[in-house]
Amino acid sequence: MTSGLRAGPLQPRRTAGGKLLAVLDAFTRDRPALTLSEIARAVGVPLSTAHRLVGELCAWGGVERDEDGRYRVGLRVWELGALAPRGLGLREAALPFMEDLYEVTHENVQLAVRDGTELVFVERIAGRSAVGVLTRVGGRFALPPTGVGLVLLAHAPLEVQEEVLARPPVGYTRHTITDPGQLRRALAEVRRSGVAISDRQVTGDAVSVAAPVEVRGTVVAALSIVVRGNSASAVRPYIPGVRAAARGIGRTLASTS
Amino acid sequence: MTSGLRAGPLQPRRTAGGKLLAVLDAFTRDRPALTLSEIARAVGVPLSTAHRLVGELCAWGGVERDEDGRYRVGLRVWELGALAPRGLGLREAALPFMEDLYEVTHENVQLAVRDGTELVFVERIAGRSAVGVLTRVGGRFALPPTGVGLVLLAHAPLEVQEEVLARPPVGYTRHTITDPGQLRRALAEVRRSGVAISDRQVTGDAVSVAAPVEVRGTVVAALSIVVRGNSASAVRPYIPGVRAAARGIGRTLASTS
DNA sequence: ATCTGTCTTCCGTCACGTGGAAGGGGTGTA
DNA sequence: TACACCCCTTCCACGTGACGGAAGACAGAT
Repeated sequence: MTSGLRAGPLQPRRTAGGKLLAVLDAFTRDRPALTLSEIARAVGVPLSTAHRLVGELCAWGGVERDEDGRYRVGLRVWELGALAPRGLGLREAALPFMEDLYEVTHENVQLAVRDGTELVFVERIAGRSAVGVLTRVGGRFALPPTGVGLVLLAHAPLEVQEEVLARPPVGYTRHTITDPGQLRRALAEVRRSGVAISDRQVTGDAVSVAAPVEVRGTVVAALSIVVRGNSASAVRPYIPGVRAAARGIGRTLASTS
Repeated sequence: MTSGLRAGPLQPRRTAGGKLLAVLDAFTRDRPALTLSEIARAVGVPLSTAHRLVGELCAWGGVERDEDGRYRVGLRVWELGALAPRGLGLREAALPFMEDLYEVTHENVQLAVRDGTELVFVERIAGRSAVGVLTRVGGRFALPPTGVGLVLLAHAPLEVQEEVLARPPVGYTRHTITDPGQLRRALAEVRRSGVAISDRQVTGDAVSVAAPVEVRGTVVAALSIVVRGNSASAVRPYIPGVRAAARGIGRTLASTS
């Protein structure tokens, strides 16, 4: 109601609703295999209920039983996930460009999208000599400290930006920007220059540069290179390359959707 | 009850149960974007019901709305799918080996798992000069005619084999094996030799060779190379390579699980 | 033998999902 | 302007099917 009419309703219902979905939520990167009791505890329902819920998901293919009798996310979910335009579709469009970039730089190349006030890594090519990375494909992370996150946040709807700015960012290192005003200026600079540089904001020895992937004027993802270093100059040579690759991905997406 | 006691119950419930899952099932590779009315029609519920169901999934992240107002599979599903051991986990373990294989051969390299009486392609590296392939990552296909399918079927539980053999296989080309007896012999040969060769059984100009990926004695996936050709001899030089790569994947999986 | 942890099945109750009906927009045809 | 036909959205009384307590089976540990 605020301004645009493009966003239809159909988001209000914030109740979890189906407990089936809550069961799926019980599986996380840290706990990808659960027993029935663990699921029941995580979801907060009696065992008998969990038993039926898991039974349904099992029959559907959403969860599977491994050889130890524990439950894991099933192939059906992966298969459905492959239909997500921001998942596999994006990955397939981006991979060739990411490989080219890796070929030239032999550094970590990352692709991420925004989900709410967080980011999700969709693909990564990790150089063995490159700096160690914290997250994995499919993993989530905070927006502000990362290069990809700065790009995604800078081009996010204002309400999302305000929501992130309202909460004080976590300080991972002494270089992490935690002051809202400073972060606001950094975002403006990202919009102006078209790239974001994160200088040791996540780990003390890594710098990254990120560029937006645009489709018809909308930023749908961000591409970055992460290198070992202790100043923004470490990534400066890579700026044109990252920018060009991000543009290439955007063009590919625009032509295939 | 037939023989083993390892497989617990918890599969009987064959009713779809939650309609939420039916909504997700409405999305397919052919129709990855649907309007609310299309979903309602596909699921077989009135619009108002579909509206609520989609609303729940939307709030959860299972479906998203694209700029045209149509619904698509959401990032949350992709993210969950990344936890599926037979999805992304398998892919990550296999990709280096597949890349090596591609480096040497520059032919199509495919990785697939069995789901019931079908196979699902988990990853593919497609050579541009290579033969055109029908399916995509995340796609399903019948077991019998493909190389990967023969491997997966040959090592599947007997009941699955019988189920497949009971139905007459579709004849894609005049080389497709459709006689149950002949297929039975082919499967025995696959078990004996450790590889499967599919000679023009899917398309008239392609031959493939596949090898099983084993983890602790269980076949969890199959790896294959598809080349243009008109006889089994076209793939014979690749047999050792495919076999070695498949073994390597299995070893990697065994050490990381 | 007992206890503590798994998982499985059954069944009576009542919350909650269901879907009919009504309303609001947009676009195309007369 | 009026009508027709799509889309989508909201509301609410009804009755079905999900819920979870209780009881039992099984395995391993003390």
